[in-house]
Amino acid sequence: MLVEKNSIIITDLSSFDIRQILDCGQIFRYSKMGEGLYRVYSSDKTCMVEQTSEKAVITTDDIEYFYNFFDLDRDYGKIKASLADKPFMKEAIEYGRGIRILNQDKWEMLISFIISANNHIPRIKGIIDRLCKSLGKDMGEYRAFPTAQKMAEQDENFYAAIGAGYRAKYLAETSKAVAQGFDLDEIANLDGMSANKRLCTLMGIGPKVADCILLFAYHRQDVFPVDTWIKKVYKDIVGDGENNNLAIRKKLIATYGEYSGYAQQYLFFNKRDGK
DNA sequence: AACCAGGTGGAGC
DNA sequence: GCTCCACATGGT
Repeated sequence: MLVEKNSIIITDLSSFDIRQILDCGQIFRYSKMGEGLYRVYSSDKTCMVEQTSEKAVITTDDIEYFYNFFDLDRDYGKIKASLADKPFMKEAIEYGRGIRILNQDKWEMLISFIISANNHIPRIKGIIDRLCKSLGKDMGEYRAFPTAQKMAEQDENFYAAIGAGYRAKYLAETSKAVAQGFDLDEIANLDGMSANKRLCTLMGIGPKVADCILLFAYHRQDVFPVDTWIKKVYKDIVGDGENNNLAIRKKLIATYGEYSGYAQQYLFFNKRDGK
């Protein structure tokens, strides 16, 4: 890996595939500009990523931010080796070998995953895009993700108008709570259970959405977001009649251990993108 | 054209 | 503490 003033060049591609990283359901703000060429947005920042069979090049004004964003200090080889002998993992890791779990903005993940509930990924992207276009700071070539203060100024009707459906109320309420002082940074100091519970006090956030936020913004690894896709996987792997999400979560964490968060992402991608 | 989606809130027990 | 159901919308 080579870090320059305005670019990062990655030559070991054994755990870096930009298509997989972006399409594995953890991020909603990016666009494909060409073959192996993507523009990515996070908070009020942006970068370009171009990947060929030989290298991936990240180009941006904020190297420090995107170095951390793409989780470039972490040894994914070690994680994959540790998970390899667990049920269903060999196939899933092989399919999603280039996945990395991004370090995303807390507020952006909070709002994005409220929108994600009972919703299709293509439509989630559309709602978030309209949200940024209407409330995000004008950065010239693009719009930033709107701040909590800006979002708190809008009422439920506004969010309904951009297509949020019945989640409109959740967005209005939770934006107000955060703008009025609900501390997202403090969550990082709590243990897993407490952090999940704390997030669940916000309207529109339940156990699954909380797990997604903890995984994608706080990089908590001892979580296991259970959605419809993971339930399908669970049926394939275990096949007992279990239908309770929290019970499934508990069993899956017991199975996959300290790297549950990564395991979940490989399994999700393999199920949803693979077949 | 139905079905379904990275589920949650709320009512009722 | 559980289970059951309504919920807005539009992509496939």
